[in-house]
Amino acid sequence: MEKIQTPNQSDQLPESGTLASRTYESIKADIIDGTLPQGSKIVESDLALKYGISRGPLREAIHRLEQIKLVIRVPHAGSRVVTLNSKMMEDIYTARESLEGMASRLAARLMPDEDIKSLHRLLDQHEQNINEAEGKVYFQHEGDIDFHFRIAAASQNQWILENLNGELYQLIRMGRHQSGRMPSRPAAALAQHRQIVSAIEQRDEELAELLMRRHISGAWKTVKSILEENHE
Amino acid sequence: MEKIQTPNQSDQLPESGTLASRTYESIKADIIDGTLPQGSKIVESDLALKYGISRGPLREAIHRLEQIKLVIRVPHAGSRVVTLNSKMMEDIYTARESLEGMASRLAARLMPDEDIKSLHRLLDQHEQNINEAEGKVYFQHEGDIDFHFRIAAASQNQWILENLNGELYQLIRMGRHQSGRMPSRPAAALAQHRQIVSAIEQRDEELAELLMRRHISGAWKTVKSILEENHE
DNA sequence: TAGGCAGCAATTGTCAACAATTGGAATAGT
DNA sequence: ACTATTCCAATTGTTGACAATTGCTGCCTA
Repeated sequence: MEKIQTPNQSDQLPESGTLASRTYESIKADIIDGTLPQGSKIVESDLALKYGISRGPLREAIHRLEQIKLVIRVPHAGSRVVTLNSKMMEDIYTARESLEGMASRLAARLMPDEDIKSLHRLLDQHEQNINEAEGKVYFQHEGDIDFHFRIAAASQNQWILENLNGELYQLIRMGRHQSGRMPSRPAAALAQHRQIVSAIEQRDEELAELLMRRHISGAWKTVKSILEENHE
Repeated sequence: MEKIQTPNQSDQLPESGTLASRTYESIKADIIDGTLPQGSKIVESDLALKYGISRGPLREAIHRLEQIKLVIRVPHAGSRVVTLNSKMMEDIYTARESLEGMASRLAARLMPDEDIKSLHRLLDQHEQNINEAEGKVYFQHEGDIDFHFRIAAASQNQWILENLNGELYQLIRMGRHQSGRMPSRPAAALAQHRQIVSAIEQRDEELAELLMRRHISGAWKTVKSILEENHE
């Protein structure tokens, strides 16, 4: 399978950086893919032993995980992996709708033509993946996040980019991984993506924002129904 | 002067909590009011000595300050107080416009009638303060933030509330404190606030969002012009 | 048996010493 | 005088021991 040019978008767990950084990335990955289950208690000394480091850097890693809301910590009592409930997911999708809508508007204003062309090519690849049906859902989701990431980056708004990429997308990834099934009609999503790019291409800020908000709002409705049927 | 019922909205620096927490609040206050100037280098051992604690909790405090973007840290090199430039402030105001617009929409949907009444009373107090002209600009600004805080809280969206209150408002406070002058025509702002509450009262989500976005967008234009004339 | 109190084990918070890295000062070479 | 290099001091990263807090266990009492 052809490797998609996905430039290490902030997810890296290499041998470089401080111990705290690497451990942070490791634990983050473990939480997102469920190796550390939701709601499980996190004991500093245990994890320190498990990762072969001392409690100092490990504590720093946990604090950072707390900031991106993957971990909940109560002073003197300990920390647990967050448990995603429906309300929290709704909050996240709503915030995302707001921020990505704005990002889309800004992208329509600021994205260079060259990057728009590149976006088109990305969507072409996604279309191939869907048709071949061989791109497993996993890649479809990474592709989806890649698309949204590019819009966020094109906004040239650092705050929005960091919060989407650093926090919201992680929680959404986690939600998808854990709720088992995840492919929410990729063909429909692709069509909407194309609409959005088209609006950006025409520099129609209003429309770009509107379409993105509708797209995400729709995604939430799908996720919500999945959550509900999973829970009954 | 009558004390306004402003319920300790998350700004507390008491004698309670862990050392790291208290130190975090102290340093945060020092940064916001300029005691620690923008761009100044932060040396862990110095600050630890100054606050009479060891480097452990102090490091935790700094990490937390980094997360809310009051401090910039580069591994192995050290940390500095952030320097607010125009681009960063624009990013912040844009993100704020997006999130508070959404919060306003949600408030129109969800805010209890009783709370709306309370909001009216708050604005009445603000009006008094303005007329008496005795409410110094300081209180006007705290009042302004209080208003926006209540809208955010009324959204019942935890993510939006935390990000506005924990991060964006702090940076805006900092910007105001440091740029010296700050009163941006409080009467006009009050009128807009009343419009927004009115839209919320009528449960007009669309209008509530629109007005809030216009309000914040206008505020940014004012701030921007102040920044520009300050810098020349 | 239910409720509360005391003491204890487990866990987090804090500290001070040690290791590793960086940026710059002093030095040498052209 | 200017640039490159080597070394050193200052600073951050990491560690393991110690202190403080929690909440549980088991006993006591009504």
